[in-house]
Amino acid sequence: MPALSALAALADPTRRTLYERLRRRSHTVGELATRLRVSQPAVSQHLKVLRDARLVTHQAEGTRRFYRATPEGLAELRRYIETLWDDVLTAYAADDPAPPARRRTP
Amino acid sequence: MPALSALAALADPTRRTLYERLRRRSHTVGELATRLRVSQPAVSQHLKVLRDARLVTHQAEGTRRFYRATPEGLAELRRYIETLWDDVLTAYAADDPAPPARRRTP
DNA sequence: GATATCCATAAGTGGTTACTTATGGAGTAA
DNA sequence: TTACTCCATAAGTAACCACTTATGGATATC
Repeated sequence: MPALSALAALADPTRRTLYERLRRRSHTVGELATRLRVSQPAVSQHLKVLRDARLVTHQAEGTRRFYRATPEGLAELRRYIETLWDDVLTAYAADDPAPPARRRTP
Repeated sequence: MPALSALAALADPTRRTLYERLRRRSHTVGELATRLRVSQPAVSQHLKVLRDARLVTHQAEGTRRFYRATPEGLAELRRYIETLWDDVLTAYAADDPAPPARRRTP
């Protein structure tokens, strides 16, 4: 199984909010920090986690850094979920609600 | 946006391992505990989180409880990821690598 | 009955982590 | 240069969480 750091990255509500803001267009760190109820360093730290999970990339322009979502990390997560989904659906379709009546080993 | 407790539930490596074991067929708590390197109470606690996220259900049979994956929680997570994916791809196709040259407000 | 198995919950603990404030480097404008 | 903006990093802290052991209820077996 892949590293799936994207899963842990998106599990945090604040980071998920950040990512959702970045999924359509780019934002600077300052823009993100003023809208969220956390400090600028907190935003920078979250963005680093999102970067490490390859969910976002950034681009410097002067002193500002424009962050935006990138498909890489999300594609990996999407493939993983899809694999699970196929397996679960298949097993569910087989539908063995009564498990094999294994008794405990004496 | 939905609650997405499934995201947090699957973010933990141990819980992910548990879920991956349950995605094809049912297992008792004891079976899971003996294979994983954690105690039985730890497994029970993890299963509760997976249950609350509607990723698994259980079925009592005597003193044993058979756990198995259920599509509900995963379907919700899958829809969420798919929404993100569409948005990211669309924005990425639009491809505005050079952000609008906004200058700082004086 | 007595005893053993299976499991959930309670309670406690160490490690992680999401925050804070403080600080400084890099770039811009006067 | 000086002064200002933007941002990343350092350091510290409080809250959370994934684990542990202890325990007891429910069921099965003797």
